[in-house]
Amino acid sequence: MYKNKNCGEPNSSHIGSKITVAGWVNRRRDHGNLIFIDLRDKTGILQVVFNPEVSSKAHDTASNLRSEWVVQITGDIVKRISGAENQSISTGSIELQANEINILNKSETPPFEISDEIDVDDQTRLAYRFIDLRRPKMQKLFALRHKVTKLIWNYLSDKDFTHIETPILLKSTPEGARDYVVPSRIHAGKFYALPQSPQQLKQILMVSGVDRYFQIARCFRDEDLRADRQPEHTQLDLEMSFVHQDDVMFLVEGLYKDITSQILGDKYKQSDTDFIRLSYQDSMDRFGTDKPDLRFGMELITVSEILKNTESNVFNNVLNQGGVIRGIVAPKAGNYDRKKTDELIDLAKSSGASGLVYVALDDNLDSIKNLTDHNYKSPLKKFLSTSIVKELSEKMSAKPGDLILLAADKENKVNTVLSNIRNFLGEKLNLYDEEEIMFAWVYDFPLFEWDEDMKKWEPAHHVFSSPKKEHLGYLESNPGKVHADLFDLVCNGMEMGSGSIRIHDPSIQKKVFNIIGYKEDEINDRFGQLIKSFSYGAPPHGGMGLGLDRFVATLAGEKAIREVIAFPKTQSAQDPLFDSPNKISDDQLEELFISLDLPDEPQV
RNA sequence: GGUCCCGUGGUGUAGCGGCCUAACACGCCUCCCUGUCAAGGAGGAGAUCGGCAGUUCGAAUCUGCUCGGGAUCGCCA
Repeated sequence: MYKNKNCGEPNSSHIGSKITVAGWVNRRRDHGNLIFIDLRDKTGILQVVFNPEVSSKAHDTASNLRSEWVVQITGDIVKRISGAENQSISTGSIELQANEINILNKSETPPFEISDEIDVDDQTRLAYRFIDLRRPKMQKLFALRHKVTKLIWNYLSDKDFTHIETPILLKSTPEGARDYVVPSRIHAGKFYALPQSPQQLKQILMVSGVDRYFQIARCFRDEDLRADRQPEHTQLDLEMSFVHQDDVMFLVEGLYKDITSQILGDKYKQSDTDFIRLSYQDSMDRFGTDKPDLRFGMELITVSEILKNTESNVFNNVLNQGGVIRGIVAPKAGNYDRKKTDELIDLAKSSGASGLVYVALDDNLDSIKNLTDHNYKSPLKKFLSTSIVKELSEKMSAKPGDLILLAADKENKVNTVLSNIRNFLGEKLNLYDEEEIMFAWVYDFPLFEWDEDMKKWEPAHHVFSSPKKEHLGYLESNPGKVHADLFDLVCNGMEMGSGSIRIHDPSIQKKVFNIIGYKEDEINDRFGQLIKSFSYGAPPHGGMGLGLDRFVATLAGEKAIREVIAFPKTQSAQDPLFDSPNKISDDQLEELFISLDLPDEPQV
């Protein structure tokens, strides 16, 4: 070993001992005769002093050191002179008095400082990810990620789960997302596809009698990126045999509580209570989304009844066409100026609304009961009499000084718009503690959704979820009424994972495929292997897929999962460090029987 | 595919028609300095303002296109 101690370890109990450390020069403070080096490794920072009276040779070497050089230093741990202690580092009471220094490697001046404070452009960070990852913050994030996966392994192992790896080179089973594909050399013109998730494989493993499977699995989807989406993401994939919905939920709830409390300790307030459970319908009614942020209230209220007799075309047209008017109350936002209300309206429009109506309630009012014409503002004021506003306020529990926001449109649009506004305002108005973690279950999803454009039924989640027994009768007569044993884990307004009890009866599985409109040969091509396995004794089973990147990012208080992925891609799915994707040689193409047919290069 | 924000020395920002021969902080280089820890002091190097085209007497600054980054809608079983 080049070292017998890590930089962050020595403390006053080591005073007098001789140690050897190795690491990176974080900073040099050269006083001419006395040189201080902050030596950094993943455990922390150690101050090293070079005194010419101790070793003039080491001192000479030290005077040439630069940032990020890699050095090995031997010396004595000594107590710092009084008054020179540094509380901000773990080794602040002592320092290493260097006798000997050995330069292991020099370094170019790095493109940016290795520091937690600085805010560097993402592309530069990724192009120099090896330096970016040296930052203590990044080291902590990856230590956290490791800890989470270790807790997963421990917890699930204790519950008799077996970790099984499934192939990355598989087959295209187009179910929604675009596949990443890999050409086959041995089979001309054929392609593997990278799995969007190990869904079919884990179900087949249940047929194989594995009973309880999990995998920290890479999943690939060739879709556009977001802060919380990468082309390859990691999923905690698990599946259990002979279980009902509650069994899976109970297990995952235990796991997530365990991890969250071990990571966050007392900061995790939900550890002693059950996760909130909301039916899909309830969630849509109250929050307009199937992934509500439950750290704050501000629920959606339907007010169509109150507004059905106004003279306003905005409202009447919508109501006549079967739409609804729903609203939310932004507490203490009644003083919003034009700029701020415009911002809300823009947000509503970008969410697909034709507009957003606000009613601002005056602050200088003791009670809504005494509301007069002077006490509220609204662009639709001439249609909103005092009595209507009073009634609205009462129905919506709005108080003086609040801002009522109303959206009128088809129900699903109203829900989308208001839930986006709700999330926006929740953050803007500081309605919750940003560090809080609030898990919830949303369950009882419909199995199918009607796709208006394609005029056909689509699987609301995925095609393998089991219809509820009591709804089996609707399967052919009224697919929209069929609910499934399907459940999502949500946290702070994000979907953390999705699970279901699966269909294990090949005949029901085929019915479901038929409703979605898959043809027989298509079914055989995509799902033949699964259906075949089902005909050899499939146990009832169910499981979940849970986004690991999102979970770790949430625990760390990060919004972008790039922060918890060692080598992520940019929004255009490129890696600036490796410069991938990239061309391959003509020889490689030839071997794969591939000839390119590229769009014309734009004329320069 | 759409919308929005951003692109100025190595890094982060300022400048937003002529005061710009581009400013500031950090970093970098040289020298001085025995207790600093965002060390200090003195001096110095380094960007033609993402690219292209246009408007203008004059463009970092205005316009268009384009490239790149980010956010988001679509998309993501």
